[in-house]
Amino acid sequence: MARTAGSHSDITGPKVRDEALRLFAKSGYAAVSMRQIASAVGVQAGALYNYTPDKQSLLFDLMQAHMAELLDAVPDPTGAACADLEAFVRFHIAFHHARADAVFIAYMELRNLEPENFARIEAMRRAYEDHLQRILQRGMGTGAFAMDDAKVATMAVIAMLTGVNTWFRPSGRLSLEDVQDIYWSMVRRAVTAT
Amino acid sequence: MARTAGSHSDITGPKVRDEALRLFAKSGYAAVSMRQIASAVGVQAGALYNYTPDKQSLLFDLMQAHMAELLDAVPDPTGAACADLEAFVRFHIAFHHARADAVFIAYMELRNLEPENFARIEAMRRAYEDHLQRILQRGMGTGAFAMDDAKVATMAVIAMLTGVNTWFRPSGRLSLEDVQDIYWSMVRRAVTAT
DNA sequence: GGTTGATTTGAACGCTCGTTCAGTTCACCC
DNA sequence: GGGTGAACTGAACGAGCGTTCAAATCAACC
Repeated sequence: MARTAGSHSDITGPKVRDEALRLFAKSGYAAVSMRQIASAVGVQAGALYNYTPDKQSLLFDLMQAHMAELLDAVPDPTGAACADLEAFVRFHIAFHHARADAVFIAYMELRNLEPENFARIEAMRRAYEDHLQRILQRGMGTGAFAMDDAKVATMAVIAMLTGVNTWFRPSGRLSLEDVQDIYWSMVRRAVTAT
Repeated sequence: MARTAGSHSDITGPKVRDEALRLFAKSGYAAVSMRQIASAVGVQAGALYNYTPDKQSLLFDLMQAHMAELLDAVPDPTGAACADLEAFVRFHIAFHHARADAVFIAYMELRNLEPENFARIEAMRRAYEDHLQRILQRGMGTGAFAMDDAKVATMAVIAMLTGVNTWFRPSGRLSLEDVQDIYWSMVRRAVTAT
């Protein structure tokens, strides 16, 4: 029988994923026990197995959901390379800040995935990188951008933008919008013909 | 009595650290057991405790040694901001490539350190960041560089450069020197007045 | 309010963990 | 070649691990 409105799992299911995400991000997948997750949710460890077949699937589901949301949310290119790049930079910073825990997990716990799960997540990451790479290549075609190597520039820009998560805190000196402005300024100069 | 030339530990001591570094980088600190390390070294687990008081100290010693070598190896600034920045970029890429395992551990396993050990490693990382920040600030003073924010630019450049480790393989299309050239070109444009 | 089926408990399974230590082995010195 | 102390083994400790499952509990329906 399908779940009934008002049944336990309507609340417990998402809570399991939320608490697992939080704990995995804080302490690492290998260091978090099913009993810890259960305790955070407010159930016994056995109850978790109504929501995931095992611990590994719980990790993979979190990573896959995150990557799917990322690919879904990235703005579609308009064709104007410079505007598209700016939109990408601002989107990447904002999205990754809003999902800091999931971002952290999605490239910190890759090595804890079984090979086929690893390959699935890596393919999604590559799809995201390709998105930026196409923007850069289009800009090179029109002369708006000038780079030695579009693929390297793609990796450089993504690493630079993702790095914001390691230091930025909304309570600090700069707002998220300040940070978006500053990074866009640097990215623009790094890829623009001089 | 001090160690005698030719005694067991002359070879086993470094081997413990080497294998621990390799295994921690591959699978993560929490996922590697003392028995796995011992097996890689070729001894029983109990023998490891001749070389480290416990597993946590083994991790901390590896991280601290890496950070100390990094701070020791970073080139001294000459005062010419642009040349100093280029030297820093090339050094960072080469050093981090040569010690990929240690680099990976030193900022992936921070959360597995006890608070006071964490603070010691963080302080060393901050000292390294300050090194770059001083170069950028000096360049801003002379007008060689133009940035919105020297601290943000510092974090952006370091993240961008460290990201090389996630994709670069010497067997690939580009040599390490190619990569140094490309990244220096992007960094220079990102921080230079237009 | 009794039935039904989803949900959860609580105990248990076999296993591995970090660490300890008495006893053994080893390389060296006199 | 016997003595010495460092190095190592092998077994053991208590604890916690992921996972399972019969029994208990719960919410919804007739």
